[in-house]
Amino acid sequence: MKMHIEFRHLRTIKAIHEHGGVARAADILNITQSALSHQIKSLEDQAGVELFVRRSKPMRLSAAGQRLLRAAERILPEIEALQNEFDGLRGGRSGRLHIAIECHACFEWLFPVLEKFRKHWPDVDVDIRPGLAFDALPALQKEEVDLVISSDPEDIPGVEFKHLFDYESVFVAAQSHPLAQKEYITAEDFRDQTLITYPVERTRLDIFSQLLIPNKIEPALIRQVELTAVILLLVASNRGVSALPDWVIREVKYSSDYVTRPITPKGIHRKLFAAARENDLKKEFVADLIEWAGLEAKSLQSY
Amino acid sequence: MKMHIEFRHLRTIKAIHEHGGVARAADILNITQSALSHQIKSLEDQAGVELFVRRSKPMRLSAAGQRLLRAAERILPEIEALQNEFDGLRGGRSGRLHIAIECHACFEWLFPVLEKFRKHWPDVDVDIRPGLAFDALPALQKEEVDLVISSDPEDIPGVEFKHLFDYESVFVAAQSHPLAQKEYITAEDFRDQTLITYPVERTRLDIFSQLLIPNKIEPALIRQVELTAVILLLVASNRGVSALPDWVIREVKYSSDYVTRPITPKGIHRKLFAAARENDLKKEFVADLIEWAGLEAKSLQSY
DNA sequence: TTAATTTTATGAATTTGATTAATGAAGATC
DNA sequence: GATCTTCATTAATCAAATTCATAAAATTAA
Repeated sequence: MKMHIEFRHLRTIKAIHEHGGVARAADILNITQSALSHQIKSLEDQAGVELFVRRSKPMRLSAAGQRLLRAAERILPEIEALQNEFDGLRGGRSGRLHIAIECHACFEWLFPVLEKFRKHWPDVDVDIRPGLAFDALPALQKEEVDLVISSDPEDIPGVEFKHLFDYESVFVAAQSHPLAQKEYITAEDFRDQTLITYPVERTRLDIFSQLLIPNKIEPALIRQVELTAVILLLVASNRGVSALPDWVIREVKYSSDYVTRPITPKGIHRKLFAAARENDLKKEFVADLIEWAGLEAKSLQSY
Repeated sequence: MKMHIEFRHLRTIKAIHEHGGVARAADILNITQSALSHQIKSLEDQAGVELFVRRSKPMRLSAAGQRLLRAAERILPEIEALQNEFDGLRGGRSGRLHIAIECHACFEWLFPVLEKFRKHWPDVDVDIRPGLAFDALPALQKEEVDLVISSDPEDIPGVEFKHLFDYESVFVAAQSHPLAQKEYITAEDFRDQTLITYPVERTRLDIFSQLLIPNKIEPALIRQVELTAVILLLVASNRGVSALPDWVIREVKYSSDYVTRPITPKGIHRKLFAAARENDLKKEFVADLIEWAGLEAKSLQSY
């Protein structure tokens, strides 16, 4: 014979204990005294143990009953929290917003945005999942993530791409670097250079996807570095050159240590999008994040 | 509209996730696929949120569903543990054994017994509650406590007193103490002495209840000390005399630092009992503890 | 592509089991 | 001892979870 506990039982035990007696508990729970009596009896039958001491009249918890009470006091708050969370979810106050970013440099403007977001939407579970390991868009469809930052919009049913902002991929080198003399940089210029990039697949880097791969040029050496600040450090000390989005460049643009040049005469101009499920786009907090992302990036670019 | 979650729902969510799909989950849970479908629908209606993504066929958890799953994985083990504990309780393998001791010196033989007990009955929740603050026997009736160690059996319905062992309350003093010359000690002898006792009510000390109170004698000074070892230390350095049960003085009995003497020509002889509810006496672990308590004390006395 | 198979949804019938109402018994309280 | 509480019990009622039968949608195989 197996014991079949339900939340109702836990609530009953708790109420009887707190209000001292079945009758009062019944009042509180908006239920008949008889119902509680039945409930207890069935529980005791199943457990094979007396849950209450009936020697004196307002009946008290037995040892076994006290054990049950302790369990109730651990478990009940859990579902209560759960229910609150779902209430918030329905009210659009809480939710999940796991973001996959395909572009590594996006951390730069995303972090400040998330700071602001967390303050305004404390009940939303935000997280960044560096989209290195998996294909972000299928994950978006499967609801494994909720927002994808990407430069390459695709036509996927149920998924919408919102334009965030335009940017330019810019060449950076030290002031003293030979290429600093040129008005603009071409694919050929990279052939004998050390190129410093983020440690991600080539196809995710504009300099490769937009220039070097189409022109079938291979740099002399590629050095992969995680942090933007470190990339800039290496560039300044002439250990290589790099190509970075303009919102990253802002801090070095007017520094005499660096020169920045367009790549190709026209420059590499690209757009950044936020992809989300159509359903989620109705949610206020998702709209907020997208709006703030656009603003933050533009403000970084406007130096 | 309020959400009404039950354990059943949590189990369903967990099963669907683990076995990938409603159909398999239904098999596992020994329930119809239809039942699960209805269950989910009702949950989703109440929550006002889709718990699953139905774009592809073996359906997967949505963001909200994953939140529910996490809750399930925290809550379900709790009741499972609870049910196991109640199984053990019915099987007599687990239970609670909170012991109230009225006699302070009983720690001496109780600790080693509890050590042994914990090894044999790992699932029983044993505890000692120093019975200083409350009346132990009413607490026993109310199931606030499960075993009472006492020298004074009373006739209480539903409570049985099991004889543990006999002991003698013995006078202890330093070898050099004047009273060491006497064959036996009388009430009068305490009139000008410093008496060292445990820090409990007088009525709980044999020397008072059996000798000093009946003879209306007050010692010159009473000094209260918690630890038996400290009492003996003070006695040895002639800072006072004491009266202790024989199982405590075993270690000093043959030491040349101390003398031990009977109190009154016949000595103060008492019995110790374990009081428990009649119901609990049927339990094997309770019987074991009582048996071992008797053996341990007798072995301490047999030096 | 069609056909076959698997997977989920739905509506109505059924069964389960929780709740109630009415009443009785056993303490507690005055 | 009379009265007031508190809890247990029975049978009747009511709600809700499950089942059965079947349809719809998607996946896989042919």
